[in-house]
Amino acid sequence: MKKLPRSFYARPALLVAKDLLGKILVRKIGKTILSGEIVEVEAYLGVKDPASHAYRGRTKRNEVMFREGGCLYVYFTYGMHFCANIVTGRQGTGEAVLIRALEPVTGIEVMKRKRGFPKSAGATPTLTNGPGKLCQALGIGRKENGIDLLGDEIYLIAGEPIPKSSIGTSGRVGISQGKEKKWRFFVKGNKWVSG
DNA sequence: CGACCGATTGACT
DNA sequence: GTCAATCGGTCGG
Repeated sequence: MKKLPRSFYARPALLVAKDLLGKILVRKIGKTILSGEIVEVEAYLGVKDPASHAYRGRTKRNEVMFREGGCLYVYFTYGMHFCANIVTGRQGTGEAVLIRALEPVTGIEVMKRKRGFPKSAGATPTLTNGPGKLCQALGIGRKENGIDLLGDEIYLIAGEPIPKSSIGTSGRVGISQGKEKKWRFFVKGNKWVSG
């Protein structure tokens, strides 16, 4: 399977967000390959969006968001969780798409171990149905901030296309400003989507 | 420098 | 349903 090209990411965040549904996120750790289908995302429109980390301009923390589309922005929040974003658009726009949920495809046993689940546990949605959970399951943390998605550590490949009629829309989760914007997108009926 | 709070989660009433 | 955990960024003094 071929990696998605730079041109896929170098578009407005709202377009990229919808197109990310159904794509496969691949995470390589040595010889171990973990992967999952993206089933839920949220768009953050950079300096124009009060809910975005980029709203107050470029800082040391959000520097990655202002790069060219196609890299990974990982941030630490609530003193214990990481969240992974895919940077989109052209350099300097500060746009990104938050990955909120994955349906595991390969490496489920390793994901369970990283999440601290017993080996006997089934493939329960709580494994990856939230932005902090999927980062823990895929071993994404500070070191992964700024990784280029055209490299070999973390990248995306095409999956089953999601028909437009199966894409649901809603307000974004967990924010206080910009609630009214319907910039969360998810695969309707998929059990791995967060509650 | 100190207070406040967050793109969350999991444990508990 | 409620709430604590836990820490770095941001803002006011």
